[in-house]
Amino acid sequence: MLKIGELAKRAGVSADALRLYERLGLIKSERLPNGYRVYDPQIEQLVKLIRRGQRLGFTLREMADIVALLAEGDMTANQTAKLMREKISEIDAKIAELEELRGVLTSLHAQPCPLRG
Amino acid sequence: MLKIGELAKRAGVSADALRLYERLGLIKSERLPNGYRVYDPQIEQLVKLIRRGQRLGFTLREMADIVALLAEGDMTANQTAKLMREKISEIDAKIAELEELRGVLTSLHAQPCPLRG
DNA sequence: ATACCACTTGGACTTAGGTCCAAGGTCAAG
DNA sequence: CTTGACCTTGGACCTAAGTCCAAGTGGTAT
Repeated sequence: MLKIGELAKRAGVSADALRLYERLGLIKSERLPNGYRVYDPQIEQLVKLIRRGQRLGFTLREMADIVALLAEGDMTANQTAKLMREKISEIDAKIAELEELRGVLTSLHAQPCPLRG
Repeated sequence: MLKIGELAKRAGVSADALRLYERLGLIKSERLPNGYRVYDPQIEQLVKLIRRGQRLGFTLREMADIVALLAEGDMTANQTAKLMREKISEIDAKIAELEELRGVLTSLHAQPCPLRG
């Protein structure tokens, strides 16, 4: 069990950010008798996942959905599986768009420019 | 040459957003004698490119770099080619991260959860 | 006891990327 | 010559995702 400063350091985010993620329901903490937050070391991976999602254009609210899916035990339950498939589709769409964007750039590498001006 | 409302409609953004993009140097306009902005119809594609980039987690400042690359005539010039390669690397990194994220989700589809709790 | 560092809360402030609004100019139609 | 749609600028406001700060508590080292 880590205190907030230690988790912040390991996960590469600020303690303030961790408290914010908690208020938004993305992560949970327990409390020591003195009120200090403590975290399961696994939470580090969860926080890194949240950051990864953010860098890819997902909002914290969207990542909250994904985190909820991961916390759900019963992945085969209808509701859960449906949301899961939706999120995977969103990811696939983003991959496709990135590949398109990549294509736009590479096709111009060493070629005259159509958007000049 | 389109006026701002027409471009906004075609590109699927607000006129306010177009004025903002202009202030940030992402797009340019000419002016009619009465002061109205007018745009080359090609700008529609540029605006759509900007939006695509944003959805994928690039900031407007980052998209400004990419837009500048596209406006550069000489893609083979050393500086330009270097920045271009950098941007393509960034895109590749994002694609890789998305695929990882996708893997995390799919591997849990119909499996017990390691981040339960 | 004193210093010092990590932690708590609440609230103010910041940046990005907008939206909304007021006050006014332009122009075509009736 | 007024009405209506569209344009201009400037400034206020908004949400997301934080950061920063003040005032106070906890725990440890000297």
